Amino acid sequence: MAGSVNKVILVGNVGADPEIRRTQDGRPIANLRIATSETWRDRNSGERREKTEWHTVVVFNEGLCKVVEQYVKKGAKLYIEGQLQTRKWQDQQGQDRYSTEVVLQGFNSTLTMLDGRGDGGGASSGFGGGRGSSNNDYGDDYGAPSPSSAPSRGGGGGNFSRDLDDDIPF
Amino acid sequence: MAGSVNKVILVGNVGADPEIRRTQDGRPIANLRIATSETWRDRNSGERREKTEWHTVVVFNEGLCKVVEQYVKKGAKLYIEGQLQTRKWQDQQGQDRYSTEVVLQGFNSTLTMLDGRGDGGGASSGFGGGRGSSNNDYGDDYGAPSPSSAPSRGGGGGNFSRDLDDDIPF
Amino acid sequence: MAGSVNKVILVGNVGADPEIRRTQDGRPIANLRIATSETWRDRNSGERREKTEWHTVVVFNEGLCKVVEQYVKKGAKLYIEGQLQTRKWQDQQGQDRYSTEVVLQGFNSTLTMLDGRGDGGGASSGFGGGRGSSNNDYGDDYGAPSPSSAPSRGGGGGNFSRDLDDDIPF
Amino acid sequence: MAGSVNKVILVGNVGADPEIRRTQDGRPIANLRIATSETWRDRNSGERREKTEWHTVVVFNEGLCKVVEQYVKKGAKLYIEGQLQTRKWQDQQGQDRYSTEVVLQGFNSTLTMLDGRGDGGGASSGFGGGRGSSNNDYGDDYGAPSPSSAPSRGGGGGNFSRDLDDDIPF
DNA sequence: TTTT
DNA sequence: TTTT
Repeated sequence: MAGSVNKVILVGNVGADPEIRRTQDGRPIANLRIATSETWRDRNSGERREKTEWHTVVVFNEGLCKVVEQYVKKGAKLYIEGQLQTRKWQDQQGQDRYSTEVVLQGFNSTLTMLDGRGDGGGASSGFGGGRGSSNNDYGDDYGAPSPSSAPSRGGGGGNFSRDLDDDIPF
Repeated sequence: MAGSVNKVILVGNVGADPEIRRTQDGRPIANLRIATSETWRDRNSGERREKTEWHTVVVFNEGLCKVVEQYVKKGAKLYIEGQLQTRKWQDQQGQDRYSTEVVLQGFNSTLTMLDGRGDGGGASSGFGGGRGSSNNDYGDDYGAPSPSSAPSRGGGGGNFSRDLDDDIPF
Repeated sequence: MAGSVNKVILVGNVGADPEIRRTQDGRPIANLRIATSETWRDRNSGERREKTEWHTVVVFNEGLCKVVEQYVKKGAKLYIEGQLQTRKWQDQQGQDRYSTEVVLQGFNSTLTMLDGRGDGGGASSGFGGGRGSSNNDYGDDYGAPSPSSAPSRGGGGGNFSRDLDDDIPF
Repeated sequence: MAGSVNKVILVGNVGADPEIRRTQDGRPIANLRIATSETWRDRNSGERREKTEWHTVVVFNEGLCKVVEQYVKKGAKLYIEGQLQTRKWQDQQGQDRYSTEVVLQGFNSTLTMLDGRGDGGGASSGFGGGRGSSNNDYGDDYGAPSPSSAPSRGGGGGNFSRDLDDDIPF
């Protein structure tokens, strides 16, 4: 379809240490549960109320998986940018079931750590100090950034020397 | 939880004419199915491939429901901004099931028509010509902000008393 | 124009304590400077580089101004959702100048504190514990949230009992 | 800075045919002017008002530049995702001036055509028929990911060949 | 079930 | 002028 957009932005806290699985061919897949919540004041009772929403986040992007593996722990606050994806599966009775997940895969996904937690052990040094990560963090160049008055910010994402495998699963 | 964000942005096409239900107390709820898709070229075969994702969108916002009711038809292209929400329900076997929907409710939701289609009957004239709608557009009047239980949300842009010259700057 | 969207999303740190001004008719306007930055590794030298971008944020939304006034301090990390706006003005030579700002005004703006800082003095207790604020945080009701299978999610925007004054001053 | 986000999302119409320049080393840079507008009803007079905002968009991303060059014409409706960037320059009097632009550069930028306009001449056939473009669409081949300085970024959606079972029934 |  |  021409011109469509499918984007999810979450800022929330990770409910448990992430699970990292691997595909047969060795690529990592990270699973996260992220909570967002809203609070409001009940008009009648005047009391404060809160509603928490849990999101399943699946990270196929290999670079972001590494970040998750190394830095993301239970309780970490994350900024996530991904896509909605509904997956069909069969339960034990053979009935069709559907699960909707926030998928981080490909160029337009981001995962950024918003607090210091989960960075324990100085591990984050690999990412330049405290920074959990961001998609734009794995390897670029800016050999000769725009020489003009134009903002260089460079190749933005530039030249990935690794193999991109941010492919869609099922 | 402090500081969370739950946001979904979709640009896609409506798969069928929307359904409008009403709660016991008369508030409308609109249901939409929206398709987004991605295309890419297969690395091996070189052939073009496409994957379509279907999203269930539920509109609780009363103003946006009116817009949906009047202007949104099968095939319309929409910009949607809402929140992810997973709802639990029981199937006929009494088993727990979950459905994840994009919910438009409250101040931070938007629905904007991106094409002229679905505006049949000149209905859109009520929206200032060609414009299907926008959240900040159904707002009727801010002299007497909603005293009822209905989300006023209004405000949107409010009442500009100053002089504006929005000419093309530099 | 039919169907347009103008949205800015920032997560960054406040560079200095906010300034709060007031219009003649007493409405508050808050000014913030927010820094975002990107880091990358230079392809040639292999060294880490960083680029910081400074954003001027102007808060017209009265509720959000209160939040800024009470909780936002230099160094605070914020999530901001607003709109781009370019303002024309004359310098001392009478020449036209333009300034582009991120404006928080009206229903579709958000400001959320992402860290505990700036919440000093237990001030944040008014916001339900640790939470700096969010737009959806000032007072709604949902007396009898949707009784059906439909997600109530309530809160969202609901019924503002206060007077909305999210208008554009300057 | 750890964990920052700088994102602009625009849906609007192109005010004039884009200008394409080239850097000394031959890389293209496209400049676009995009209009967004809001309409509202004046609280006092009850009359409809409209405010148009003009945005300067600079496309450094090479793939997106090609799309702009080939498909984007005056009047086209676009979805744009980029970053805010303020550039300093000197006017003829040697005074510092600043211009804020929406920059499309790097992995997290997107440009999608939302209408058929600008696709004249069947040019769009190269993009799979009618589709103006999308960031994840100009990338053609991922068997031989870009060896050059050009952002491969590609990947986006990439090549689905593997079998995955990501069953996360939650 | 949309759209191209 | 922030932050890491």
